[in-house]
Amino acid sequence: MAGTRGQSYPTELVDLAQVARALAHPGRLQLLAAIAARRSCVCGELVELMPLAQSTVSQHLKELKEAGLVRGVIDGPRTCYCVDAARLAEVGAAFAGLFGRLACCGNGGEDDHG
Amino acid sequence: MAGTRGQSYPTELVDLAQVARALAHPGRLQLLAAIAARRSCVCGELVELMPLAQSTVSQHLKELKEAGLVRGVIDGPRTCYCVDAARLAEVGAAFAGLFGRLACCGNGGEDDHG
DNA sequence: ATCGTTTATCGTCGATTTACGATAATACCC
DNA sequence: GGGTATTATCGTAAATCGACGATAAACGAT
Repeated sequence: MAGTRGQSYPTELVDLAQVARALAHPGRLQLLAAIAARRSCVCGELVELMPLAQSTVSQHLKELKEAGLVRGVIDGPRTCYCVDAARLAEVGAAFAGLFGRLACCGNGGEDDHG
Repeated sequence: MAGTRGQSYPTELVDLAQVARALAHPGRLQLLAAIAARRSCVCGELVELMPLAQSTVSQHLKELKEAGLVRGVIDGPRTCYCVDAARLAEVGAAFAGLFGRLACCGNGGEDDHG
């Protein structure tokens, strides 16, 4: 995954890329939005409103969890998912910082591409 | 890619996910940062500072270009890449909006759950 | 027209992702 | 313990990604 030439990437970029990868699927974005919209966030409900099989939804939830964006709390026989607000703010700040740095160096007024 | 159950995703989410996918690789992030850092951004220079083959860098640049994040301007025998500031601001706003919406609904102070 | 330089595309290969159904694990009820 | 409901994991197949070398395409110089 890191190329066969040796040489790795800065940790910051690797971390950011990993979060971006977790967001790089409309299903996961919708899942994330749905979890945020409702305070209660039982897996079954999420399965209902997604066009995916239960196992697939569970897989996506696992990825979101591994990225630290959501937390799964076991509640009886079911699992309640909620967004990790602190983490989300952190990630949001990281993205804002990235875009800020990128935009500040770029051209300012051009918007015409032939 | 859209599941075999029919039912697609909102355009906004698909678009955002696509951009996230373009950012979901440390090499592309580094490429993007390098292009933003210098006003001149000849492909050869980028190849020099990346631990990747020229063809691979070209491929990544193509993906960034297809995501609308950079533009390639042909300058004689070489190609000069620059960030698309307007697009970048737009995408940054979209991400900020996403994180804002996600965080506002989430829990406020909890951060310990075992 | 030919050569050298620079970049994009092609073809390929291994690894990863995405999706599914099937099955296992966990918790509740009787 | 047996039965039901809910969620996670396993196994698998198709598709995509990431990387490379090789080659084509565009341009400038001679």
